[in-house]
Amino acid sequence: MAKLQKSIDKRNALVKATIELVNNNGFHATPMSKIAKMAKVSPATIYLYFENKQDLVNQTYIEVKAEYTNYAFATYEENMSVEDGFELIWKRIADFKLKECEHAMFLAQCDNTPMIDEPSRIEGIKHLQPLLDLWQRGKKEGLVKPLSDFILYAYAINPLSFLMITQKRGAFQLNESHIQEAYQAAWDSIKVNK
Amino acid sequence: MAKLQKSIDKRNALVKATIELVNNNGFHATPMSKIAKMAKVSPATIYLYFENKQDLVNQTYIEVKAEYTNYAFATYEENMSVEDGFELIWKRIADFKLKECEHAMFLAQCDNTPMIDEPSRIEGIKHLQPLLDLWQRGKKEGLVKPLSDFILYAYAINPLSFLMITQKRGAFQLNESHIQEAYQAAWDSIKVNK
DNA sequence: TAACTAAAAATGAACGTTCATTCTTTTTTT
DNA sequence: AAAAAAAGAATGAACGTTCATTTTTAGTTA
Repeated sequence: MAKLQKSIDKRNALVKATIELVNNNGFHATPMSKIAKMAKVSPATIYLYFENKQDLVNQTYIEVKAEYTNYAFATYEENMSVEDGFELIWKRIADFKLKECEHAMFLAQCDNTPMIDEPSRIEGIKHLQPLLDLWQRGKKEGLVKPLSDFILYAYAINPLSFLMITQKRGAFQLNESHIQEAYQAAWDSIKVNK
Repeated sequence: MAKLQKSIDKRNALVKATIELVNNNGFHATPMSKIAKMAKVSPATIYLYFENKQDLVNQTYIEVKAEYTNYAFATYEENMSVEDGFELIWKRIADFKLKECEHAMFLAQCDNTPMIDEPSRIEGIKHLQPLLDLWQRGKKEGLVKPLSDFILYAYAINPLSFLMITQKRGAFQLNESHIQEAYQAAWDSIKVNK
């Protein structure tokens, strides 16, 4: 195993603990001491890896966001048809939100509170470009409604966050056929009606 | 002006200050002392109206949620057609989220964090029944897809929260034609394709 | 109406706790 | 043996909450 100056394992453990504790207790009830304890590290050690608590949360956000978009676009290729490309990306995102539920929950919490500072938020948005390009192509081909990317995202992608959260809270159980139904609803909402 | 034992004005000022401060700074950066200051009240006075900070936030959540659903259904009548009823409710909700943006933002934050305890969350859901009944009717009439209420809500209603938040963050400007487009996307996502 | 009074409401200051962060020392690495 | 990394204990500030006191209210008496 390669050795960096500071242990990457320790950093990862800190990020992991942050996600878990913030998910379960919220930012306001997640003291540095608990993060340190869960990561099996002294509180002082956190400050070797991160400037302060805000920096720890910002960096965690950016990393999880990057992981999310990497997963979403991992198997996508630009020469796919708009419909195939969208279905592929959509299902990868659904997959991520269900399998990496903890990480997706963390993102949802960050995206809906003033927990993250503005620069980190902007940094996190950048990585969605392939999806926006795909929609651009879809609009040109007359397959996708000529709407702003925000509206397309709101209807095609964001509903998955709501479903993930209600599922996590135990309100109902998502299964494979729900995923297919949700995909159909997503596509119906943004596709041009012939 | 009628006089209650304890001043209802003071209570309202506290609730209002809570919404404003939690919206701008998050729960974790909203100390009771600031809430008291903004409401022009002593910190000790808060505890005459609320048990503690958690109780203050819970009660605020329930009140805002009730205000939201009251507004949503205020002009709805059960003898309306499914399509008309849905459009009416949808547009009332859109209206609320844009006009009472602060209140809607507060709800979004509560709904996406562990800020609120479970009983208050359940209390908040109750009031949506008229919409669920409408969908039930729509399914019977073959107008609305036979999907779970959670999925219908995720696609028909929840996207408005995303749009509201991005608009509030200044990412883009929502206008009347966006609202119409969004309504169409909402209906397209849940209506049965003939 | 005016004075009085007991209870309720409101307050500013204080309390004990917890927090993020730093300091000093020890351990590990090279 | 020097430098880097990690640790536990310490620190000062900030927090939620309570305490002791003052102010306001509402009812009663004159």
